[in-house]
Amino acid sequence: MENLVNILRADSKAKSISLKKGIILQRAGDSNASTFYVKKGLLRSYIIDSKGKEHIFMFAPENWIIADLEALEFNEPVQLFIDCLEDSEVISFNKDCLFKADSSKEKIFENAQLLYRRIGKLQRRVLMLMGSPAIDRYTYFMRTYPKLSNRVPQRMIATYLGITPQALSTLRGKMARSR
Amino acid sequence: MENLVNILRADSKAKSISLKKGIILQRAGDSNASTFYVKKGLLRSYIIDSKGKEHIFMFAPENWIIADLEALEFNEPVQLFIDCLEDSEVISFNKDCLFKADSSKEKIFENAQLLYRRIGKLQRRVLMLMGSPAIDRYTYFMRTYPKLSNRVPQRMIATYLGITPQALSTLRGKMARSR
DNA sequence: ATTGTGCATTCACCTAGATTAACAATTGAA
DNA sequence: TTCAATTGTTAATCTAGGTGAATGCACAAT
Repeated sequence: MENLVNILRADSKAKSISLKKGIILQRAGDSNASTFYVKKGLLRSYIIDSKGKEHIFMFAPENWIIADLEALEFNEPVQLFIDCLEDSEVISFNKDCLFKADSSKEKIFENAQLLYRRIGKLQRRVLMLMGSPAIDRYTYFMRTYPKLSNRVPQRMIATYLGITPQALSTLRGKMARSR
Repeated sequence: MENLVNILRADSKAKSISLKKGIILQRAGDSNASTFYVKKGLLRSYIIDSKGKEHIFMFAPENWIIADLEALEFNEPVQLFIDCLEDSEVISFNKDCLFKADSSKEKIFENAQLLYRRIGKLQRRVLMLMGSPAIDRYTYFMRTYPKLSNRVPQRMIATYLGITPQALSTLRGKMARSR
């Protein structure tokens, strides 16, 4: 992953920024969708649906890339909000810099690997949302992202899982009682 | 997309196969996960959950690539079934051939583009599953894949959307009546 | 200390969609 | 042509999770 940082540093268009917790980097409807690489801290992306409810699409801790890929790729209006859950340091850059003409083949391959991994994770996400009850999604999340669960309030874990904070609370209650 | 076909043809490991409707190319639990490029016909990938219910992850008509990316990428056991919904002609290949050392930069970039697009589509899928009621997911599906809806039985559209065939049927009934 | 604000928990409802089952309509193989 | 199997429809329940509201807690700001 180090080499990605180097790529980003070498990119003249990439600029590092320090951000306070709570700062909103991108709002639904913005015309200029950006991509962010998180050096330190924690970002998240989310939508607000037609009923005003928040749904977290992903968390981005250190070394993750976060963006509204759909908006970038299909030139659609931005629909994802992106904000800071902790004081963070991020690099804002153009998505194409992962595959710059002057980067070596090895680096390109490594970056392609990153895309594959993300697709793999998204695949799992879709399958979980379709096929598993809330409790399974929760235990999977806790197993897969144990560090995240300490840094993120429960209500956000809930909206990441696709349920309400109340539902997660009662779920946790049941789990605790039955053990 | 033509160039992808050429890449596949040039790859010595890639082999073209003709398949009858109903053939199952890959089952959950198989050790050797493959990637398939669809030249003609229609494939799908799906899971069978703990209660024996089918959930379709994606359809792959002409020119699409279909695979259990999670299994390939993280060396996990295959969890996706892949089968033929129509008589098909497919090329089975190794995923790495999208980024072969001897392919030109332009081709690599184009292939990277394919990955971005897929991530964009998956993003939308997740957001729909989390944030939209079944009826919105259905109308979005019909708008986005109008040709597919003629080639695929309704019960499969339902399990792609994450609802039961009955639910989709009543949904369609309501929509027809209210118009 | 005191007020406020955000977070988690609990409870009493309500609703979208699942489940089960019965019944066409369509397809397809013998 | 006929019989069986696969699809789609409708309707009667059931349930996981949503909604809304009340309570208690932690902590930050004054």
